[in-house]
Amino acid sequence: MARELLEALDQAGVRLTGPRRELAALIARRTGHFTAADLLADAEQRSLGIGRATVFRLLELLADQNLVERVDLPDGRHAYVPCEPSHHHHLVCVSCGAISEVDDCGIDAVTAEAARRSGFEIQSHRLELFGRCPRCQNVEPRQ
Amino acid sequence: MARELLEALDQAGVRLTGPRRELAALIARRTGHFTAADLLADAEQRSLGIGRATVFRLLELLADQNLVERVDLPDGRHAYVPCEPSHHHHLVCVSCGAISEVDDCGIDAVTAEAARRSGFEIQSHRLELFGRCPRCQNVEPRQ
DNA sequence: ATCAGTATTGAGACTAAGTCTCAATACAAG
DNA sequence: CTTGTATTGAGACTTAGTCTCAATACTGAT
Ligand SMILES: [Zn+2]
Ligand SMILES: [Zn+2]
Ligand SMILES: [Zn+2]
Ligand SMILES: [Zn+2]
Repeated sequence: MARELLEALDQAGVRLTGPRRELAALIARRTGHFTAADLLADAEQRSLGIGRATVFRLLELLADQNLVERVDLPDGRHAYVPCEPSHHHHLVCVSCGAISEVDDCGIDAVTAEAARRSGFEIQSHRLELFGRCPRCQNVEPRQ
Repeated sequence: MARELLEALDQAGVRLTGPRRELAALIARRTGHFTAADLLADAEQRSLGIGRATVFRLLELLADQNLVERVDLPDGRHAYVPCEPSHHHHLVCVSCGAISEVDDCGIDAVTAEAARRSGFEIQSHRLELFGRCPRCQNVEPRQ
């Protein structure tokens, strides 16, 4: 999966540098969502000597490329999720952070209807669903 | 509108203090979304002597009461929107910040379907639509 | 109106998040 | 290899947001 990130970056015409390869590997071995601070901590724990700015810069690059998506957690934190470029919605487990992609089933109709009623010209939207994944439901059923 | 905020706070059993009345009035005269920093700037501009912590504390109170809703802007900033307690989705104009409420037309069906397919137990969701309001479209048609 | 008890307040220290600058480095193409 | 340029890390800096605590101001009871 790190491979895919790097290939996509290559396509985009950016240099495949050491820090970028290392960060791509760290992202690949993450499960679920992660924050910039998480990634930075990963890098520091391995003494990779990667600067804070580099982490933020790479995340911005990946987000521009739709290789990760920004997710705003219910508590207000900014997180990232590795993402198929064609999908834009996620189900986020609030217990373990697991992610499930959501198909566009019906969303576009909703936005179109909202545009019609309001007169707005809709440029983008953000849909995030929060809950508990099947595994976490089993661990602690009900609440 | 400030009146409504204060009444609702009263109902919730919190004290109706001077700073809270003043902030409610400032919120009432805002149009569209605003950030904590915006509100703080309003207060400072009028030399009300209201501390930063008080602003954040009131916004948290209002959000708990569903009197304002947190909105995460596309650029990552956290903003607030005065809000009918029963509605949870907003159309946000990226030019002027104007807000339009979105009915639940079809959203609930989408989330139910996503829950069924994924096995997640959905607790909450967040839908934000971004675009340009009719007025801003007229000012600068096309982009 | 007064009072007492407690929620709330502002100041300011503090932490975390994110940006910016700049000289040094490392990539990639020739 | 060499060369030109994108990228880098350090660290200063800016916001955003939280926390503590002594002082203050509500509120409900008297
Ligand atoms: Zn989408
Ligand atoms: Zn889970
Ligand atoms: Zn809703
Ligand atoms: Zn507008």
